[in-house]
Amino acid sequence: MNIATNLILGDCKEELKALDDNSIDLIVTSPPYADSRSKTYGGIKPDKYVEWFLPISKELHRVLKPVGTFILNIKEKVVKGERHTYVIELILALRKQGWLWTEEFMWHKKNSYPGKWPNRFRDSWERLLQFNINRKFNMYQEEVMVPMGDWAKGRLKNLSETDKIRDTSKVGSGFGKNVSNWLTRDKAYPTNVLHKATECNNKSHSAAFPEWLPEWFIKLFTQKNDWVLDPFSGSGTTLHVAQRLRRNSVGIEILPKYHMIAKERVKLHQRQLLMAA
Amino acid sequence: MNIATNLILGDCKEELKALDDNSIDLIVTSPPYADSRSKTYGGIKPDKYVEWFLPISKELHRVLKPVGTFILNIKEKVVKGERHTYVIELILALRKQGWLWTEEFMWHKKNSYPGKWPNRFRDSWERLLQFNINRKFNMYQEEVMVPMGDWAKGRLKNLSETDKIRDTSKVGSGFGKNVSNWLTRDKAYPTNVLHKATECNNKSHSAAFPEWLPEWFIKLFTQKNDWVLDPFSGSGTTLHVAQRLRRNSVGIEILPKYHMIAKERVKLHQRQLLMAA
DNA sequence: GTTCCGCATGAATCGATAG
DNA sequence: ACTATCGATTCATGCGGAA
Repeated sequence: MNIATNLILGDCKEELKALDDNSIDLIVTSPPYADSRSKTYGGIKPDKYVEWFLPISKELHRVLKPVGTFILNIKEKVVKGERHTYVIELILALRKQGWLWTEEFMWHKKNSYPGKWPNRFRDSWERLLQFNINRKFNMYQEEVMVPMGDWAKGRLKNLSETDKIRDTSKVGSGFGKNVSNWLTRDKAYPTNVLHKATECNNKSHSAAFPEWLPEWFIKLFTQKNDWVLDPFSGSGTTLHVAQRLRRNSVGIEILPKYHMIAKERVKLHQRQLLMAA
Repeated sequence: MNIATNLILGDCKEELKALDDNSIDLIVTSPPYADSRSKTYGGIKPDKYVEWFLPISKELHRVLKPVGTFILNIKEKVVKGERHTYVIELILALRKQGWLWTEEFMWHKKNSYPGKWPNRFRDSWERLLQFNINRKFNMYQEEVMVPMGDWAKGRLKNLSETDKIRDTSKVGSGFGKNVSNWLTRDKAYPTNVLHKATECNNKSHSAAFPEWLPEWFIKLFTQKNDWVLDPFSGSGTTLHVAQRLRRNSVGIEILPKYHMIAKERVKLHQRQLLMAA
């Protein structure tokens, strides 16, 4: 089956209107943060952020299937020595709009920006907010299982015999039995913390959105031939990954420069597929 | 100088009134989460959590010095498949009450028990919210520096033996100065993510509040002989650590059972000090 | 071919300086 | 007063040239 990878040049607030209702399985995106990228996105003021985002999320709600998921990568900036509240206000506003705030994953960044300040440490994490339309949504947990390695060594080996016995009796037959099951396995389910690095390429453009990020969520929330949407696709990282994983995808980007880069990436991949065939 | 470690049995909403204005340097606490400890605090319903907390935080604001800090360890529970919003609503409400939301530290839990749910992974992090009264507050960053990893390794590796010898002779006073410089460089400032384990090693009750947690913040935000307050002191972990670090402390606990445990810990420590003297 | 080292570079933050 | 710009700052990462 052919995989579609559609790139649209324009403002997602408008371009989303062309997409069908209930047509997308996963939305994963990293919108411009407040006040950043001011030259390209017009620099949304923190106080106006929620107001700016809501019309867009309304369209996202419309195009997402009831069993679909919306992943939002975002982090509030510091304003006058305080964390600004626009992100948590956005969560409340999205719930009012009909979204369920299912989970908040955390991206623990291995390599955070350097610097030293008198009253603050380096910011080393970002939010990965999960929203859904329905309490029942598609999730394929086995697809993101991780090698047991360190985790098993660190945790389970430290379980003393008394611990095992105590916990076993506490839960009846459940827990102790499970522990022995875990010990024999070589893969474990991950947690809601993603401890990974940003990609800092020397290349032409910066990749604040590393490939592992959309990849993890695409595997977790979609199957092959499903549809993935990134309304702020930038240089097309999400689409590139979707294409590689055999998912259909739609990307919208307002800046011609990034749009062109994304198009090149898609074309390159298609040519590679032809060569291989 | 003598260190005071005062334990009060009662509801902190009432007992806090007995404390003086501007008398506390650091508040660090882990309040009962919504719906938990239902027998002791009447099981605060998630929807009533903010309403319940505000009268207490008002007193906390009164007793805290303008240069002091308030650390709140909390995490929202899942209700009907969603993360409940009482924590982020609490942040907004505390700001309205006059608190500055300076920072959100993240406790990334190294170990959490295995488990599996159909639509959610193991929850592996908690919020450590930092509130202040003033943009200028006391912070002693050097006290929580951590051993440096790759950076120090790289730098030290670059020092050849001849370099070391040359520099030493240049300074003229033996090893001293140069080595100590490198030793201080051996430590780095931490980030706003605390990647640490829960304490599951010991004792009667499961310690949801591990000792390293108050210890880290006590070192970071107070000096010796300062005053530390924990309005939900439980079995007295915060006070125990404060006592060990030579800080004065006040703890309030509503449940006689925990109050007694805390008292015993304090007494034990005092006896140990006497023996040592 | 390898491994190793140098170096540029970030969704950062503060405070000072300038309009 | 309020905003815009700029320099300095205790990092991990991947690339490219050197050995």
